[in-house]
Amino acid sequence: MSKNIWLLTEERPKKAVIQAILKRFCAEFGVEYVGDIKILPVISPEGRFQFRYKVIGFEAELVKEIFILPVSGYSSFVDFMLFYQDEQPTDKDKPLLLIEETKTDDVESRNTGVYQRCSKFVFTEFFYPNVQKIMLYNRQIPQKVKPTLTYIFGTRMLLTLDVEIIGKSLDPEIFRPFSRLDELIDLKNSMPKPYNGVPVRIKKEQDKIYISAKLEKAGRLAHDPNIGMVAIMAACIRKLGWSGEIIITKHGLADQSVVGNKNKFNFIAHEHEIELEGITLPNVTLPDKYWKVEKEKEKAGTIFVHVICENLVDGVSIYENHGGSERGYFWDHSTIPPMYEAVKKYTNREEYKSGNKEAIVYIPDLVLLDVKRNEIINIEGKTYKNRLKGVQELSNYVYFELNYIQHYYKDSKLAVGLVLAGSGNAEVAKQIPELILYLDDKGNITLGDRAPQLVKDAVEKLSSL
DNA sequence: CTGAGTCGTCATTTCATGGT
DNA sequence: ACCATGAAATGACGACTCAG
Repeated sequence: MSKNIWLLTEERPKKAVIQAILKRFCAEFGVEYVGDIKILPVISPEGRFQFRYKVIGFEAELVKEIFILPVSGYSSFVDFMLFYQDEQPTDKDKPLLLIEETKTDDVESRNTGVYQRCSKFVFTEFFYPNVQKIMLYNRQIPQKVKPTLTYIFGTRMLLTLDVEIIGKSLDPEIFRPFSRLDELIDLKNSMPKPYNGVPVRIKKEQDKIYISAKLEKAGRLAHDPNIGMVAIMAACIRKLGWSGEIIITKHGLADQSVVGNKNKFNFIAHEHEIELEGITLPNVTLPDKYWKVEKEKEKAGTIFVHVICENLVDGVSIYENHGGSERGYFWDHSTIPPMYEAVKKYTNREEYKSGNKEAIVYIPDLVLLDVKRNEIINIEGKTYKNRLKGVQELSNYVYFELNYIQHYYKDSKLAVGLVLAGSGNAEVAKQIPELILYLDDKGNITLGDRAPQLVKDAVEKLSSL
């Protein structure tokens, strides 16, 4: 047996994470994982990017080729879906693995470390029932030795839904699925009450279960950790056989108007029949599709540049922020091993808090180091549509350049420019003096006249792939 | 086309206070 | 004084949607 692997993701394909997933895939078939990998774009004979990447360097009889397919979800989307089949997946196909990744450990945050991502697994179950689900802890720090009750409770709920935990070692005596509803209720209710906030408590009556949990954030139904927590509690309660009512109390939501319509919680509440005390939830139906192939978003461009510069030429990423939510580190590669520093959010925190929104640190989307030429390339990513906004933003990075780039790379040259993506006119894009590269929705690649040599070299090499 | 509001994402930091 | 812990607050930012 030998098929292709397709990895669908909204994120930049990171080598370490891809390797962890391939390792897990191998375990599924009892095979040893071997190989150091490279990630390359797939280019047509006419030189167009095919909106998929190819992983090379992985040798196993099970696998013909490994492709990474950039996608976007219509609502709550897991970090990776793995399909094991020859044809490019469509929404009719069923994945082999669903993978959610996090860096947060128990010691950094109790609730966001375990609850915040739970809604993903509950949500995907509606689209892909009984597919193997995986929580991948991609920790940067050592695992906390003694787990907190919050972590134990959350993880046992994940195990109850057959989610597999990798990247952490778990004592099987403590971390086991709940087998009875009362076991789950008793554990939560036995936890010490917090010194502030709404204590989460479960009260079971004849045909009603009440869960107290705050769901309001900034006046709306948007309290992420608790949305995840309530979602998985309800899913577990249903799985353990409860068919009575589940009612959320002390949620802090004023009235229906703040509940919204297409909120992911509404879908979950609808499927698992969760009620909010004093509020009638909208009657929603799930989106009919879970994902689509992505060719238009701004990160299509920056990810493409990132991948080709790291895998085809001597480029190294020293800062990345594709999409804006992940933790941003600035890397100093002049030391061995390289050191990183978390980039500050404000030039002056007090000033920002007291209303001066200028006191923020403007950050670029991607910063590359051309090792051979000792040149830094500071990149802002934008859609073609927003290209002019992008040009304006290039002048915002003075603080970042001064305090990070030039601080750590004193003797390096600095280039600044724009990477565009999405449908548009290549001739118009080429007129922009700051243009480094433009990747349109057909996969055409246009280099800016003043693009740094690193990017030019990388594009040059594409023709030989 | 523009701008305001909504939504999803994810990590970091803070709060309040009992225990050591 | 400091640590641990359940829970909340903060906040950046792109993608959408919708009114005007």
